[in-house]
Order: sequence, then C-alpha cells, then structure tokens
Amino acid sequence: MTLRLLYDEIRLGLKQLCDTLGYPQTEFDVSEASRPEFGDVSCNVGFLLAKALRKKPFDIAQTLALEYKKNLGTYVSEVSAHASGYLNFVANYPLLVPHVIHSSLDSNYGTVDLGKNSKMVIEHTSVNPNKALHVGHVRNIIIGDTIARILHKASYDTSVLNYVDDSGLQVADIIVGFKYGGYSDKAPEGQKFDHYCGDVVYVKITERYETDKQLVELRSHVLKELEEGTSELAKFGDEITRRVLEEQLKTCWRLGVTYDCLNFESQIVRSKLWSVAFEKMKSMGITTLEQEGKNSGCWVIKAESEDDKVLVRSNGTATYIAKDIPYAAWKLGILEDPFYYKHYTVQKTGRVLWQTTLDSRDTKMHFTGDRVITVIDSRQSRLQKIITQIMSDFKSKPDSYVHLGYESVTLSPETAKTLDLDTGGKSVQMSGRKGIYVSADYVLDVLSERTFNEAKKRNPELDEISLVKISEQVAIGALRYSMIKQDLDKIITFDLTESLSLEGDTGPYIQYAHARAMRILEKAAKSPNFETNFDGINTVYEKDLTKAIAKFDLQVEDAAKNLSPKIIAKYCYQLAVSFNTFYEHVKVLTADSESTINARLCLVYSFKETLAKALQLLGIDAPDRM
RNA sequence: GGGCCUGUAGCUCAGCUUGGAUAGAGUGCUGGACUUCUAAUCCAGUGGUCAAGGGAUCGAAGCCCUUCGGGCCCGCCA
Repeated sequence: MTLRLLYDEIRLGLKQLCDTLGYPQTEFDVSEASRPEFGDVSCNVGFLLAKALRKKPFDIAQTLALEYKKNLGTYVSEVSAHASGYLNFVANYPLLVPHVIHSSLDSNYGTVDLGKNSKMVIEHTSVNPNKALHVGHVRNIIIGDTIARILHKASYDTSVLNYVDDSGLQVADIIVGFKYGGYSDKAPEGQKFDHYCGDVVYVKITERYETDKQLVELRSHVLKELEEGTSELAKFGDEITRRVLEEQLKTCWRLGVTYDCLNFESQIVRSKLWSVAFEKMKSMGITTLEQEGKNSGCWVIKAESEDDKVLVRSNGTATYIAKDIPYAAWKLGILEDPFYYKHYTVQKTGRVLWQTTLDSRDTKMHFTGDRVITVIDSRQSRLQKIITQIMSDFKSKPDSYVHLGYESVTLSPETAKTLDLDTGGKSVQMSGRKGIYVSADYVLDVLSERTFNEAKKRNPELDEISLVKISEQVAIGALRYSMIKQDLDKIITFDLTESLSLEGDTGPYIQYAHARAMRILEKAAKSPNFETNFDGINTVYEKDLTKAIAKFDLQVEDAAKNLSPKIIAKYCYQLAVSFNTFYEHVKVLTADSESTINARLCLVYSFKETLAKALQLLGIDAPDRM
C-alpha cells in the first residue's frame, strides 16, 4: 500500500460520480494537498467543470463532496469542498498507517514496472584518458550513475557503459609529452598517474605548443599512428591510456559508481564499423556528396536551419562525428556487433566489468539496448542533436536515442583564486588543458578529513577504522548530493569552502536522519513487533512521516519517466525533514505505553528502511552512526 | 548572424512539463531549545512588483509574443 492506492481510489470514485451525475469527462488532477490544513489529497475537478456546467467551482465541489460522502471507500475518511473550489480529502489513517508500514518492509519497496524489463543502455563518464577527473566530470558521472540506479528500480534491464576515447587529440598530447617533450612516464612518488598526466604533462605540453611548432606537427603524426594502432608508438599509447584509465576508475569506484562495459574508441575505429554506418547513411540518403560551394568534395549531413555538417573531408578522411555515429548505432544494436568481450575486473559490488576487444578468442556478449541514454554536457547538444536524428532514421523510431544534457560546473571566483587565478569576481569554466580545475580526488580528500574530525568529536569512543569509514561515507554523500540536487539545466558554481558545509539541504543532513533512527532502534529494549494495529500513531508528525514513506514509488516513477535524478534527491530530503521533525516532537523510547513505543518503533524502522532504499538510488550510503 | 539554456528572498535554489488555495526550501541575519532517543538537529522571526512589457484565460511565476540581462555552442580540430 502506498499513496498511489489512495489517489487511484479517489480518482476512480470521482470519475464514477461524475458519470452518475452526468458531468462531462475531464482529465482532472488528484494530487497531494498543498497545505496540511487542506487535508491530504486535493482535486481540481471543480475548476475544470465550471465552464461546461456554468456553475461556480465551489458549487460543483460541494455537490461532489456531498455525494462522495455517501460512499467514502476504503482509504478516505473525510471529503470537503473548499471555498476556493478545490475538493479536499483526508486519509483514513487507522487503515493507511498499517498498510504503509507493512509494505515498506518488502525488499522491493518502491519498485515500479515502467521498463517491463526492456533493455536500456546508459553511457556516462567518458572522460579522455589523459588526466584525472575533476568536479565537472563528477557531475556527469553522478548524474549517469543515479539515472542508471533509478531506471533499474523502474524495472529496466540496464547496461552501463563508459566510452574511453583513447585515440583522440588529448591522448596524443600526453604521448607527445612522453616521447618528445622529455617527461618521464612514471609519476613522482606520492602522485597518482592520472594526476601527473593531467596536471603536469598535458598542461605543460599545451603551453609549449605556443612556441614550439615542431611539437604541433609531431602531434598530428602521433594522432595518426594512434588511430592506425599498429606501430610501437600506438602500443605505448595504449599502455599509457590504460594506466590513466585504471586510476580514473579508482576515483569512480570511490564514488560508488560501477559499470558493465568499457568501450574503447580505438577499437571502434579499427573495427571498420564506420564504413558500415557510412554505407548505410549513403543508401538512406542521410549524407550526400557536395558538388559545389565551400564544402565541395565533402560528404555532408544537411541540418535544418543550421550549417551543414561535414562528415567526410574532401581528402576522404572522416571527421570527429564519424566516430560517434557508428558507436551510437552499435549501442542501439542497429549494426552487427564486431566486438568480443573479456573481463576487465570484478568491481567491489561483485559486478563484473567487461571491456571490448577485437580478439575472436574472447566472448560474445550483449551490451546493446532498445533505448540508449547518453549523458554528455549540453555544450555537445548540436552534435548530439544530429546523432539523435540519424539514430531515429536508422531505427525508424523516435526517442530511442536520448542525449541527456546538463549544464557545466564552473569554479567560483574564490575557488579560482586558490588556483592563482584572478577572474575579476566572475566564475570561470574549468579547463583541463589550461589547468583550471579542482580534482575529484582532492575534493573527496578534503571533505573526508573534515567529516572525520566532525565524527571523531561526536563519537570519541569509536575506533579509527569506523571513523574513517563513516567520514568517507559522509564525504561521498555530501559530494554526490550536491551534484544531483539541482536541476540539470542549471550551472553549478563549485565553491570549495561551500562544499564543506554539511548543514541544511545536504547529503549529511539526510544521512544524519538515518543515523538517528538507527540509534533509537539500537537503544530500544526489544525489536519492533509488526503484528499490531498501530493505534499509538496519531500525531501530525507521525502521519506526515507515514505519508512521506508512502510516496516512494510515485517518486521513483516520476524520476524515471522524466530522467530527473533530483526528484529522488528532493524526496530523500523531504523524508529526512519529516523524520527530524518527528524526532524533535515525538518521543519513542519514553512514550507512555508499551504499545505506543512499539508502534513508533515500527514507524522508525519503516522510515529507516525506506530512506536507505531511496539513498541507495542516489548511491549514498546510510550510516548507522555519525 | 543562427541555435540551445537561464533570470523567483541578500546568496544558492524548488515550484513551470500538466495554469487554480496565502509563491516554498536551504543559507544568511535576529532570537529561542541540549541533566532527555546524538544540536550534522529543531522552533520562531526577518526577507519576494516571480527580469520588464503585452496577449489569450473566470484565473498566470507557469501558456503565447516582444524586449532586456547572464551563460554556452556554431572548423574539411578532436
């Protein structure tokens, strides 16, 4: 039982009433009341019928309320018409509470069947393997991971991919640095290899391009060899990118993110998948050979009200987008799969991470899907729009390829100053090439240290290992929550000092509610007995908490339908607020009767279970103490 | 020049898809609550011509149009 049943019951009851009364059919809304004094559920049917019936909304609501009262159904205890015209309902709590609490004990509580087990591919992360992850990448990773978790909860059969662009310009840059720039391919003691490549080699070699044109020429040469993949240099490149990737993945795993498969761009290039896609595009008339004008001799894609996009240059070589098209088509299972797969590693959760290969001795697997979600920041919208269009042509179905875009993360002027950058009071775009960024590892380390000190102060009796574990959980909770609570199309201005704030609408606030609930359950003389009628539960605080618990599946459905992770973030926060309010106003262990203590323990348990499940969708651990 | 996003309280943001009740949070500031299930908490106060103008509607923060401010993108680079 969740609030959904209450809503459905009211919706159906009203529909039947309207039929009986001869009212025209309307798509009225049954939803949560906007204020507690209006009851639990509200309906706007009065407004919608006002015109057709030539009556005031209040009069219609009044009539409906009177009729509805004759048969209240199971979960409604009161109906009333409000002067404004709304029809308001109060839930039948003596029935609602036990149903909600019992339902929440199910390990699948909150699961909805939107996906019907259909295959869904989610691609995220996809960071060039030449540097360490910065907080901008973290937004991508956390959005992607959270969406994957939500869609899984919504009964999609999900595969999570990380696209490794190991044959691009950025990789060529660091290879130039190692081979011709005099940089050692070993990181100095104490520095992660990905940080060394990004902080030192990549930034320095980019600076040197300014004055040393010979290096720029060498880069083109390196890039070509990387794409061909046969030379010693290409092998060296492969070695380097894999070492960087390994370090990047450590950061992802630390954030609680796991994948199903690593797809290497170099293999897509070498697999000849491109020529298959190209032929298909030619035969479908998606691309045409330009005969005149500035793009004469190029194969181009015509875009509506925008400039044509060159696909194949007049010298016959393919452009950047030519790598993305076959890959997108592969993800949708449109082209025959040229890849074989082998274990990369087994991740901490036990989930196997596979990687693509071109070696026929390896295994055949299926990581493609009926629908694909690609998480890339919205600066790539233009390109992604073209790919979306081509995929819907290929698949003859719109919406099978979705570009999930999001605005970027910028650095606040104060944080930029810590990088010796005076931005004149403006926030600044991060840039790996220019060395303007705050790395994910650094933020996590600083956060972890901060939460460690806090946890130690509060729990002086806990041992070092437990404290480290708690501080890491809280640090990750704080970072993940800050990346997800905001809408995707809002720029996040990252400020190092502000990121250390752990109060109010933050991950730690939510985690703290869980820890508090755990302590009550721990300190209780006995474990909750659910074979009871829950009569002790009757304050507004308890009813409010119950309602919040009962909303879980509705929120999952909303988040999955709209690909909106923040809905779950808001939900977790709302749950925590309801609990903290309850906690301050209602005593559990010192309640007047045994049966009330037990009923409240059941509610606390129900809350704790639900919050932990909801937090899991955000990839945030629910600590027992903090 | 064209395209995408954005503008709501001092600051950071919900609400806008699907119009409806007194526009909500957090933070900041002011004050209050720990011999009590952990104060990473709670309670109260403070704070808003919802960028501006126009339109359709019984009704607009929300829909349509215009203007203005801010950000991003538009290479035979990747």
